Amino acid sequence: MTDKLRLNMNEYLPLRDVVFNTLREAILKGELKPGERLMELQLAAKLGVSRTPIREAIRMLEQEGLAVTVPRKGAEVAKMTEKDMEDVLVIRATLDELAVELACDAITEEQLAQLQRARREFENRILSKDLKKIAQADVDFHDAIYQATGNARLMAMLSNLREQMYRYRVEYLKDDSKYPELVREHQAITEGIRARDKSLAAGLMKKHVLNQAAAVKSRIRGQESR
Amino acid sequence: MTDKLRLNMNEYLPLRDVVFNTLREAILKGELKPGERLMELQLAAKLGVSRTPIREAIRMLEQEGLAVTVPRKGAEVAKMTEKDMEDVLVIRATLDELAVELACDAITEEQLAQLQRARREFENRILSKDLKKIAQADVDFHDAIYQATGNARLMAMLSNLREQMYRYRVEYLKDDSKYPELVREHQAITEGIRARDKSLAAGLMKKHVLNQAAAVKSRIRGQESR
DNA sequence: CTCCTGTATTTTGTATACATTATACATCTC
DNA sequence: GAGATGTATAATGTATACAAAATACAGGAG
Repeated sequence: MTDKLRLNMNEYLPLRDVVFNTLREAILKGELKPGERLMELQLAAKLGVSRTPIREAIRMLEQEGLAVTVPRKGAEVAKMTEKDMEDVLVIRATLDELAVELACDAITEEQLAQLQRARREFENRILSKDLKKIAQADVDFHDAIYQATGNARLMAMLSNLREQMYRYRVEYLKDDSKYPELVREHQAITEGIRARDKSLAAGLMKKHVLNQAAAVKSRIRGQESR
Repeated sequence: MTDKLRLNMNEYLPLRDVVFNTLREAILKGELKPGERLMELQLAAKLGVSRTPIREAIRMLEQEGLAVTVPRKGAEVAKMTEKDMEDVLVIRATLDELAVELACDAITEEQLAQLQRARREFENRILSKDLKKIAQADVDFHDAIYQATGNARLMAMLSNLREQMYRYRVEYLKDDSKYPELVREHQAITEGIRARDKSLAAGLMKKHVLNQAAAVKSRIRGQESR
């Protein structure tokens, strides 16, 4: 019998996970807007499943910080105040800094190559004017760094923090006057990691994250006044 | 009509939350051991509820990192490897450091008084030899600092990180030869915050957290070899 | 018109039923 | 006896049913 005949169990996902991913995507893409109610029956009907997996998905979104539920009233897409975003940004800046430091110590040649690829890809995508693609390339760049830390928990936490900002961040990327600066920052950070200069690279990353603060927060103000 | 006649809605909690808290406590206290299976029917019978709230509670525990589920096999209490703990400790050290820095900037006189109270309470509890109480006093001390940051997200994240270590940390506190050092560290940190000396206080806190590393990790080794 | 109240409707909370998959174990074959 | 196979049992996955609360709104009192 041939050895390489294995059932790909990755294909099976419980409905709750499918629902979770679907709702998560919808929230991040902005299809489900902050404050919008997540009604079980309606979602169940729309997605063609029963309420059970919907409810479980909502519990998961809740713990991820993407939904908020009030007992007996139901869940809604989490809103972020400017203060929330500020709090998240401070944490993210600190953890991103940590990630860079760890990456300086632990990055392998292969991972460094991956990081360079991601950086170049970002530079290319910028020309495309396709926001989603640009955002994804940016995500990939940062992920390459997270990956290099070798710290799975840190990766998970940073992904989650990024997720919470994503909705507002995409808007921020609409302003293409920032692109040259972003590219420069990515280059500097990459170079710092390559040289394994912790304090330089970490400082650059912190600045890179905090640079977004003003722009992203102003996005929130826009939402609040709606 | 009298103004102060309001129904205390805090009394109502959906069963899922009651179940969640119950299981969470049981895991942290060590009544449910790492690797132990969380079977829905069994838990439902034991707690006298149906499977639905149990399932939702499990989804929440999962996102908190206290449980792991394999599709179609079920959930079990999350195990921690030594590497996991190391990863968590690095993150916690960094965020605790951040918390102290923020606290130095933002702490009020009242909060400072609370911190001092918590510190003294810890010193008293140590004499009691009651591990749970000592651990709680330690939690309160750190919470006083988190509170002073004014950053709700950071508070939540640090609580979660602490939660994940708690099971092993309690064991660590059994070794009372460490108490004098703990007391000294708490005093130094408190004093640093009072003087609003960021770099001093933050450095002390980082050291305070990392000091536990070796002891807590050895606890894990003990568990793994079981 | 305004406020209150009662009722219908919607929505969540919880339990249960049914379907499917995993597991344990006895049985059979060689 | 070792390994394969079938079957019973138990667990999870999903849907549905029923209860209880929140909400919207119509109708009536003042």
